[in-house]
Amino acid sequence: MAKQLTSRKENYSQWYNDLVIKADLAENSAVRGSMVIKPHGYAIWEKMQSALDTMFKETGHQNAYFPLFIPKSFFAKEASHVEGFAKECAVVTHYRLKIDEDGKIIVDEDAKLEEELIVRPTSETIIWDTYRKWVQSYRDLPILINQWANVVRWEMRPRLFLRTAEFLWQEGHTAHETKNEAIEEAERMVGVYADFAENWLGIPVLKGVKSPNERFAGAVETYCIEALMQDGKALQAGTSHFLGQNFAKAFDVKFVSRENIQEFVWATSWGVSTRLIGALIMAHSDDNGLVLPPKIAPIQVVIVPIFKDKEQLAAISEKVKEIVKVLKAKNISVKYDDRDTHKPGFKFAEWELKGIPVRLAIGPRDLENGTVEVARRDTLEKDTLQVTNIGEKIENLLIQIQDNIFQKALSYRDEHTYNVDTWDEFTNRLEQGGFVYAHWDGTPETELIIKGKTKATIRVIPFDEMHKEGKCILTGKLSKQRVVFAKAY
RNA sequence: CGGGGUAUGGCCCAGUCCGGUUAAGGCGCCUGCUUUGGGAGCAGGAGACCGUAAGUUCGAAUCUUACUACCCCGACCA
Repeated sequence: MAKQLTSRKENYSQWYNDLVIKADLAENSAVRGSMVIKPHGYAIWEKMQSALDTMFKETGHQNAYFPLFIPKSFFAKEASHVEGFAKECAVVTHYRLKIDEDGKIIVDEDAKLEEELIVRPTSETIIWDTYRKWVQSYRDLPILINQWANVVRWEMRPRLFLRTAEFLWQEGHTAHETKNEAIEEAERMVGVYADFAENWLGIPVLKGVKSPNERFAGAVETYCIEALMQDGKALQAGTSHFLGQNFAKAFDVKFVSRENIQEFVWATSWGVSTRLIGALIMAHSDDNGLVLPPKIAPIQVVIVPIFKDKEQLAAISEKVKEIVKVLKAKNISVKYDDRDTHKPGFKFAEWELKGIPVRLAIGPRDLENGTVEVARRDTLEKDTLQVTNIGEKIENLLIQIQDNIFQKALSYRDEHTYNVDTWDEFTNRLEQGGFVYAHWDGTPETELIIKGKTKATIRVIPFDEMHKEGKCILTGKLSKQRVVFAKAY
């Protein structure tokens, strides 16, 4: 029982840490805040990448790659952008080491860089410096580019996947002729994220805009998707920004319009990161380990043979071969775990911990009866099925599981979403966790006071909220609509 | 950056107060036999310059000093 997890009830964050380590998703490295993503964790990221990449291509985007290093001077060009990122930038000052008299390796002071380099915390500056050269006329627009990359933000309080010094993400950067076109793009991409979160990750999300306090450094408007975790805290799962002409002006990116007038281009940027793996874990998993939605699971079905000797294993393997063939023909990813170094019980526990959606077990009894034992990870239910039409049966089961995982998360969110109108109820609800819809007078000052008193922030000003007036929960001033408050990761 | 704590095989850790020569135990690992429908049992085995450096001492995992790394709380951040 060495691999058992801390229960969620006992200590939620310990449960999360245990799960990440024991499900073999990632581990800490020699450098604080930098993680090693292990094969099982990386395989999940690859599934995310592949689904998102397809969606980006379908919406007209192309991939490209921009450099890791950014000249320090670029950062000075957009004032609020610097301000937002300055405190978490890693800086390269030298380009060489040497061995000193004592035989120690030291930085070679003579190898100082003319201009220091910033390791990108995000790529707006280098990209806009490049776009200036690419854009002459309205005929060069729009530019619709995405890049898959790593970025570095020097975090004081790292947590595996949720907040690490270096993380993997994608960042889209687009340039447009008109303001409306750029706004449409930013809205389209937050829509893509919401679609991906709900239909692939099985995580219901609120879609909307950020309050000014929570806005991206350098953006005019930040759109986001916000998810609720099982401990009642919110997690920002993706953001899309309408950048206005801020970066175009900072980097002098102009084009000649249809009316032969020099104009600044309109911009967007949008991104999701490996943080989504953290969201996936905290949205669905249980005290037995990871629970993966079939559409994002690197392995959808694992088959465990139950045998006493080599002859039995050989007979079972024959049958399994047929089943594997049928499943693969239906594009279902299968793993046959025929290791003879571990007992079935051990394998059951291990694959549960790793979140594989469906487990098939086949033993001598099944061979005789033409059956197979089917266990589903989301409900932990077991059933014995006839092998006939196993392909269709599993295919349907995977669809059911995907749906059930989403519905479960949706019910959880609905049960932890509240409308409140009094300050007492407001603080009380926030204390217990969940999304709290309340009226807000629209000022950053009020939001900051609320944050100071409750540690909660406005997570999102939802698109689909009724624009019904009310009174601010704190100041009693006029409010145009309810906004969503929560404590957040 | 402020306060507190920890550092002993791959992992979890006992031993440190009160110094004494094979550094204990569990997990994991290796070999063999028996097992295999929910984390196997027994037997044997390998694996540690006790975070680094200096000092005290006949003798240091244990005492002293400095350094380094990591963890927790705060500040900062999303």
